[in-house]
Formats: sequence, structure tokens, C-alpha cells
Amino acid sequence: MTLSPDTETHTDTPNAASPARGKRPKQGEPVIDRALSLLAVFSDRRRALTLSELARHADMPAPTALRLISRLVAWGALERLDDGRYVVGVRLWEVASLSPRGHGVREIALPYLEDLFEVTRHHVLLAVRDNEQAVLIERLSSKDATEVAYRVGGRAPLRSTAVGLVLLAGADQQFQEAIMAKPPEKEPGVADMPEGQLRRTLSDVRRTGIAMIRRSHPSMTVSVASPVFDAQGSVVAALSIVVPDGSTPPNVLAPAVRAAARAVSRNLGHQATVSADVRTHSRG
Amino acid sequence: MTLSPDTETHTDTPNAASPARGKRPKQGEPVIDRALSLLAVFSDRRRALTLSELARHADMPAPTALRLISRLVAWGALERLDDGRYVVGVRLWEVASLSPRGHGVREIALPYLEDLFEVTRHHVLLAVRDNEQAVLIERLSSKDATEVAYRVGGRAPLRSTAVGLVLLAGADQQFQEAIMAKPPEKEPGVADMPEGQLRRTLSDVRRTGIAMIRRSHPSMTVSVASPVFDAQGSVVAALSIVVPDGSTPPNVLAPAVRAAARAVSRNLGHQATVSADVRTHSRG
DNA sequence: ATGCGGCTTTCAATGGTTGGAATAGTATTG
DNA sequence: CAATACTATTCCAACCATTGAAAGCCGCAT
Repeated sequence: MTLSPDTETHTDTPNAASPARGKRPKQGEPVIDRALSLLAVFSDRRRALTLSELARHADMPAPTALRLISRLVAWGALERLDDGRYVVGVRLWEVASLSPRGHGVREIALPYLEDLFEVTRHHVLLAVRDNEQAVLIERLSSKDATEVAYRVGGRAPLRSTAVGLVLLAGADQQFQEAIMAKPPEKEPGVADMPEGQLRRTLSDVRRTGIAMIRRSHPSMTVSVASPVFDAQGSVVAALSIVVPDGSTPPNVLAPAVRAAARAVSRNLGHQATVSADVRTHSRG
Repeated sequence: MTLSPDTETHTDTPNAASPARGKRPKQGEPVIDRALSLLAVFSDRRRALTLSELARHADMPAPTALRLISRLVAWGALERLDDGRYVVGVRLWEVASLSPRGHGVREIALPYLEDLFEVTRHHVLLAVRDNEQAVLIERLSSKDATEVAYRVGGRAPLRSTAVGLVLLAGADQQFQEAIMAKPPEKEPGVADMPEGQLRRTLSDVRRTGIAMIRRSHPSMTVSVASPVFDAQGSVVAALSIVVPDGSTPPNVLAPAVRAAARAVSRNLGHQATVSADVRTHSRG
């Protein structure tokens, strides 16, 4: 990369050399997209970033990044630390807390999650689907609980987690097919199913209202998940419990998880039915 | 508003008529600011908005709003409901969950909040300061708890809430003076203190590590709050409990609240000290 | 039918946006 | 302590994304 710094302006003939490196190649992208791509640079492992890191990862010149970031900071979407690095700001968090599928379901579900948590003292999770993944909305864990793979705000694959299976089973047929057409996301500690088994599993999940996954990676655990329905009968979230493998038999956990999920569904205006595909008639 | 549509270009002399309604008066504001102002339209009472509502509240023409909103939707900052209205999206919530002062402290504090909650069965709150207000980061409440004024993601005044007093007491001197120079935010159900009493109160809070407020509005309650410190010894959050007035004596609650706040502080790397103004010497 | 309101697309004018270059500041190295 | 390498910031002329009136659509109430 050591380019000889000619004292000449020189600029070189900008044609032949590298075709992908014109004079101002990045132009053409809307400003908002660029600003959002800056936000997207932040991740679990990158919570505090310098200007140049942000510029590098978002693939834009430092001056441009600085200008955009300054506006974001002025508004409160980002905050600047004493050492000059940037972090996601409370103001953004505040607006995000108005997300119906984020804090919305959480707010409604929390009391029931707590009940389940207090009774079992194991991890209790709540997740929603966003595109092709599950997003963890809430997790209650005692200080001494077993290690668990996901954090609140993190993403998990649909095919190889209990909440994922529940959400996938509740998605529309077309989406399910699209997912199954793709190669599965590799997930450590979970054996991924062949398509036939997956189809059968999803069908079972719909029928029983329970999904179960055993995994070995961060630790040996069993997850049991159940769907949360909204007033229209759509699956809007998945509630699950994660226990050390061998502690409590899954068939003991299932009723508790399902009861909690139902309680949340009821609070969302869902009319409980005998079985998933039976709708009660008329009702104000 | 019926302006005569002259077939002439005419353009008119844009001075005399309505000075606030030039040809394109809104130009000059950076795009990002406009996009952010769209996000800012959302509030507790406005969680789902139509295009025209957004355009109206953000004070911009519908086509402009549509263009910006479309980009936000494409990224996931907003989501569009079946009825055409827009809500805050999960993707934005996901990024916001990386906010150190938002979910960051929450994540660390949650187990201790839960402990406190389980023991007392009363509201447990966690708040941080953002500019001149406290922002509620977490609230644990049993399903049958007394009514409480604030929701997670909401804002509360510094001068008239227990968490607010703790955060104010922990802010730098200059900021405190600036706040006291301003007229207090009117808060229903709380008698606001004269400046002298406020100064004394803040001093007491710093000394004792406890703030207490009695309020009558949504219901008769007593709040007891205590500061959470980071590794540098700054007050980064306030932890509080809200109980019905007359239930548990505040002096019984104080030790429990303070213990919980200390536990959280310790987890943030704070070295416990005998009194707030004593720092332990040397330490990597 | 007619009017009304909200939503969407179009398009020419233009001013906000852009990023290289230069400067200043800071940490690392010889 | 100078040299080096990196990051952060300011400046500015070229330029293209942005802008919003206008008009077309759609649904709905009159």
C-alpha cells in the first residue's frame, strides 16, 4: 500500500489503473443509508468505536463519517465518550423502546416471564422473528445459571433453536419454504436436521405448541419453547426456558412454558382455542 | 388558503405576503436531521403513525417524508403495518440494545434488581440521566403492584423523583447549578422544594447514599433510591424501589436498596469505599 | 357522481453533500 | 528527541442526491 508521495500533484491518469477506484466512486448512496450503515457497525463485540473504525467498517471517508456522526451525536443517537470513541446513545434506546415487537411484547410478557423464572430458576427467553432470524427480546437469568448462548438484542438461527423453530412454524407457508430452500445456518452444538425431519418437527410444533432442542455447545442444555399469539392468531413471539440437560425432564417443563405463553397470548388479545386451527366463533 | 393558480409562472414577490411561507422554506436542514426528527415523532402515545401524521408532526411535505421513511423501513428502523401505518422496528431496537447506558447497565443490574424485587414484591426501578432528565431503563413490577408514574423508556424530572435526585446529586457541580437556575418542572403529586431545601437534600443524598420522595399523584407512594457508581466513581445510574405509602417504613427499605445498588456498582468495577468522598489508592 | 383526504410518482431546479487535500493532534518507534 | 504512523478535524469547489409542487391514484364518505 506504500504509495510514493510525489510532491507533484500528478493525480495520475485515472483511467487505466484500477477501474474500481475512480475519482469519487462511493457517490450515489442516499445519506440516510450511510448514516444507518454507521449505526449498523455497532455489534456485541463493537460497542465503542473510534471515528476511523466507524469510517472503515462503514466503508466511507473519515470526513464524511465525521459529518454524519456529528449529527447523530447532536441528536443523541450516538454518544461520545471521554476518550473520543462513540457508543450508541440513550436517546436512540429511548425511541427504540417504543418498538411494538421489541419492548412492546416484552412489557406485556415480563410479569409472566418472571413468574416462570421464579418457579424454575432457569433461563427464561422471549424472542421475535426479524427476517430470517430470531431476535432475543428478553432473558431472565439467575446469577448462577448455566451458560447460555444468546444475549438480549442478539440473533439466533430459526432452524436450530427452540424459539426459532416456534417462530418458523408460525410463519407463513411461503416464508417457511424459502427458509428450507436455503442451506441451514451452522450452529455450534446443535445437529441440524434434514429437511424431512424439519418438516415433521414444524408440524409437530404447530400441533403441540411445543418445540424442543438439545444442544451441547456453550453447555449441555435443553430448551423448551412455546408460541405467543396476537389477537389475529398470528405467532408474534416465542417463549422458552433453558435448563441444564438432565436436570428437569422436558415433559415436566412443557406445561409450564405453554401456560406462560398462553397467559401472554391472552394479554395480547388472543382467544384461546382448543387446538391451533380451531377458531371460536363470534365474539365481541 | 385558496391561492389563485395563475397560469403564469409569476412566482410573485416572495416578500410581503406570508413571510413564513416562502417557496421552499424548509431547505437547509441536513437530511439526517430530518430523518431523525421523523423518529422523534414517535412517543408513548404515538406508537403507530400514518405517513401524513408523520409528515405533519415532523413538519415536512408528504413526498419528502415518504422518501425518508422508505429508507428507514428498508433498513429496519421502522416497520410498516398491514394497515399502512409505521412503527419503530426491531432492527432499531436491536442496535439500541447495544447502548452502554441503556441495556448495558440494565444487563449488569438485572439480577440484583430481581433479587430486590422478589424479596419486596414492589416496583424496582433503574434510571440513568440524559441531559436534564432521568430516563427509566428498567422497571420490575408484579402484576398486582400499585400504579406507578413511569414506564421503561420514559422520562422523569430530576428534581422531583427519587432517582432524579440521586442522579442530580451525582452530577458535576456545574450541571447542578444550571439545573437549579431553571424553574423546576412541574410534577403532579409532588411538592417541589425551594432551592435551599434542595441543596440540603442533595448534600444529604451524597452523604447517605439515599434519596427519598413521597408522592400522591398516580397513587400514594414512597420512593427510595440509591446511586450506582462506575469504576471511576461517577454516578451512572440510580436504583430505586417504590412502595405504597404506609406499607413498609422507608428506613427499612433503605438498607436493601443501598445494598442492591452497591452490588451493581461492584459489578461495574467500583471499589466500595467507607464514604463517597474517599477513594481507595492505587489500583490497575 | 362528486368531493375529500391520504398516498404515491414524476421531474426540473438547486443547495446540501461530498471527499481529496491540508493541518493539527497523539501515540509509537528508532 | 526526531521520525514515523496514525487519527481527528477543517476547508472548499464540484456535483449529484435531495427537494417539493404538481398531478395522478385510490378509497371512502356524501
